[in-house]
Amino acid sequence: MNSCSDCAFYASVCTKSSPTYFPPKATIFHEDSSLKGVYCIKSGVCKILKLSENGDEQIIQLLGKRTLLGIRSIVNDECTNLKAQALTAVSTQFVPIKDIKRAINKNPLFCTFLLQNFAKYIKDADNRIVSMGQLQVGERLASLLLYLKEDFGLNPDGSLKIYLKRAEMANFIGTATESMIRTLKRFEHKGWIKTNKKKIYLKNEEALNLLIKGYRPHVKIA
Amino acid sequence: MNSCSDCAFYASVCTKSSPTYFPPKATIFHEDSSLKGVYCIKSGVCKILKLSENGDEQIIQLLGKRTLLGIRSIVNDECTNLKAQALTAVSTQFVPIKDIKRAINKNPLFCTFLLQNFAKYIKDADNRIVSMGQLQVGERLASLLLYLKEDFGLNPDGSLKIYLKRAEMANFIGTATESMIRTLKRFEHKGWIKTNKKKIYLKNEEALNLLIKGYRPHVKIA
DNA sequence: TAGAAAAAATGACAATTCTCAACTTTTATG
DNA sequence: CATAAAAGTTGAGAATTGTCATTTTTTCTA
Repeated sequence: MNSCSDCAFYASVCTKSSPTYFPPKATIFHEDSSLKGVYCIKSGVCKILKLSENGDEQIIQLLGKRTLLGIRSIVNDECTNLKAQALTAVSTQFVPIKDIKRAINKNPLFCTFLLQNFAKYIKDADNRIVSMGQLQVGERLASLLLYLKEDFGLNPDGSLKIYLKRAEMANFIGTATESMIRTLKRFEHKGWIKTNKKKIYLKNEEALNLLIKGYRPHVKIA
Repeated sequence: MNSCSDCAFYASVCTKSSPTYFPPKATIFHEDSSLKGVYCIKSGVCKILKLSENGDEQIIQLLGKRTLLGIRSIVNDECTNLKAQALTAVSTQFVPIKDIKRAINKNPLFCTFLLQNFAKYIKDADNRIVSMGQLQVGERLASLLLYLKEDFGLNPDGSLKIYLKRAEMANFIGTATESMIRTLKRFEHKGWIKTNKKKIYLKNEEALNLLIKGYRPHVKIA
């Protein structure tokens, strides 16, 4: 959940932890799990999601390396409220609760570090709420594409490094898979992106940004 | 942003702070403000929101007493990313940055307290994202109504204690005011709520809960 | 308490998004 | 490589939600 950078955390906690590996699609933890510790992601990407009654998922976040998975529930002495699942192969260090708690109580640097990461997460989540509440599907998709580039980078050929299924992109922006696909096609017809099999290339980021900034045909320009 | 309960915070920080009062509709801080401290709410309720380009607002949260306003931006040494505005008369204690920072660095109890409150906020925000992504207007409105009762209580006559304009309710659940009103009327026709001027009475919470739980006509029941 | 301003409500229509069913392409596996 | 399974795509029609104009009700203020 929180990027750990090169802080006291690595020195004081992570090195004592034990490596744990998850293959693609593996569940790291379910909703309502009572965790025995947190997982610090060393490499790979996973998705954090919630399943609704009818079985489809809302993806809350995509998390990559130097992230602490499960820290929220540990801090609050609660069960997890979300499911964590590997998108790629994910290697982690497992840090038992007692080590985390000791670090929180004894290591002010770690505490500050955690606070800052929680605060960053909160900012992102707030923006996400705004996006879901105010933007239409196209605008949310544009946001997602730019976010994927920003946070996970590009392959040497210029395509997005992280691969999400169409259904997963739809689950992230909160729409039906078909609507997502049609919107993606619309972007492609406008020349803003290019797709090829599993690859997506951003060809006109400026246009994507303009879309998000809230231009709506019905808004009168003074 | 974070409820302070009766923790070390009150003893060590709040008593040294200075009282500040905001009348209804007053802006406590704008987006992109560089705060000189945080406001601890003693009484009253305010809304946290973001304005979009075309001027309409997305309400992120409603915050009541024992909440620290602005703590996220202070922790991250950033400007605020949201606007805070009084809904009712709001009285606060203003705590300067240096006192907050000292408390974070010197007072492990305060630090833990803040962590727990951030963690709680994150859980709420994550749920909000799910709600915005997966639920329809009616379901989101039902959520809001139950949340208003849960968090802000009822008047002696049984009506919701907190009053939001129709437009504010719409801005909270991320829909047009007219859609919100029509949905509210639908609830009233079904007998789930009763409205009278500014008052709203919940008459059938079970029905509202059932709606949220995801029952959709098109979902086949096995 | 009258009049103005603000908020709430309504109708008609348009735009967006969802659903379902079918079909095509891609990927995985023996 | 052949086949099955999974993922992606498309079309048509329905449902939901948004927009705009107008009217009604409530609140505020002189």
